[in-house]
Amino acid sequence: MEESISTAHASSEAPQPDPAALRQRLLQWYDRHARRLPWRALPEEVADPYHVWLSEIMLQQTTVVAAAPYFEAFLARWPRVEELAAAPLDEVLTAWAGLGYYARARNLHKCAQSLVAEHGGRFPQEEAALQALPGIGAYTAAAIAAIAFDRPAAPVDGNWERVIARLFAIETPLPPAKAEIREAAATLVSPQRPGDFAQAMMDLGAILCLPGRPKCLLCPLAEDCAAYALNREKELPARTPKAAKPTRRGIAFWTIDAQGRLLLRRRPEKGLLGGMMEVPSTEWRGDHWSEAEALPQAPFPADWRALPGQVRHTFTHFHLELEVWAGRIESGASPPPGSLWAEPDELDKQALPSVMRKVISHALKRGG
DNA sequence: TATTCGTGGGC
DNA sequence: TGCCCAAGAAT
Repeated sequence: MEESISTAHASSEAPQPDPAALRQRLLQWYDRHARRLPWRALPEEVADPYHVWLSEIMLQQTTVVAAAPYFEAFLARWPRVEELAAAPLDEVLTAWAGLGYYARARNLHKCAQSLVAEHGGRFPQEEAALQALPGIGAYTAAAIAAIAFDRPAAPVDGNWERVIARLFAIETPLPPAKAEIREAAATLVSPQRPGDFAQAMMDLGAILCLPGRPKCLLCPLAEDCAAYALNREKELPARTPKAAKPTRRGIAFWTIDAQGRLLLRRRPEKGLLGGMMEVPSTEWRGDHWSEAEALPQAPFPADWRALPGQVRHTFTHFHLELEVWAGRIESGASPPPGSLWAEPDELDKQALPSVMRKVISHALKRGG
C-alpha cells in the first residue's frame, strides 16, 4: 500500500515505462552487446538445460569470473547429468572446493540424482516442478524456465532488482523492497523472447546499470528510467544497513604423523562448510582460548607448539581468527572417527574449503 | 520475515 | 584496512 503510493508518486514526475517499447529497446541492445559466457547458447542455438542449471547453481551469489572455471571443470568431468548423479558426493565437493556455499554442491548432487531417478534425466519445464528440486528456488526455477525453455518468467536476481528499482524509482530499501520489485518485474515479461529478455536484464545490470556508478549515457533504457529522470540513479536501490560481523576464535591442530601425513577431519553434513574436510580445531567462539581450555579438544595428546602469527578469514556473518598449533604423532596412530591421514602432495584431492587452504599454507610457511 | 551460509575482487 | 557486492536457497 505505502509502497505503491511512493511508486505512483515517483511515476507522476517521471516516465512510466511502456513494457513493449522497453522490451524492444533492451532486446535490440542485447543483440549487439550480449556477453559471451561459457554456459550461454549462441544466437539461434538451443540451450542445454543441464548447462543452464549447472551455471545457475554456480552463479548463486557468485561472480561470473569465479564461477566460469568451475563450470568448465564440471562440464569436462561430468558432461551429462547422469554422470554427475553417479559421482560420489565427495568428488563433487572436492570439485566445488573454493567456490563457497557448499550446500549448493550437496543439493546439486541430490538434484542430479532426483532428475535421473524421478524425471528420466530430463529437466521439467514448469517453474513449480523445477522449484520442487533440491537447490532450486524461485529465482533459479524462473531462470531455467526462461533461459533453457524460453518460457515467460522473471528470474529476478540482483541485477533485475537494481534495474527495476531504478526504472520504477522504488525508494523502499532492499531487502524489504523485494516483493514490490518482483511485482514491477512481472509487468515487463512477455512471450516475446523471454529467455533473451531475462539475460538482457542481467547483462544490462552487469555492464551498464552498475551499483553506485551506472552508465546512464550508454543505457538503452535511460528514456524509460524514472530514477534517471529524477536524478536518483546513484542513490537507488537503497539498502538497509548491515549488522556488524562479530569475531570468532579457535585453535587449529596441525597434526603430522611419523610418515609426514596430515590429519584431516570431515565436518558434519549440515551447517557451516558442511561435508567439507578441515584441519581439526577447537570450537570457534568469541572468547580467546587458554592452553588448558584448548588441549582437551586436540585430536591427540602431543607436544603442541604454537606457530607464529594467525590465520584470518571472513565468512558471510563473522570474522574468524585461527591460531595454529603444530604437533607430531610418533607412532602410526589410527585417526579418530571421521578423520584420516592425508598425503601432503595429494591435498588437491581433498574437499578443502578456502579457509582450510589458508591454514595449510600458513602452517607450511611457518614450519609446521 | 530473519538467519545462516563462502569467497574473492574492487574501491 | 574494511566494506561492498555477486545469476539465492533453506530453514
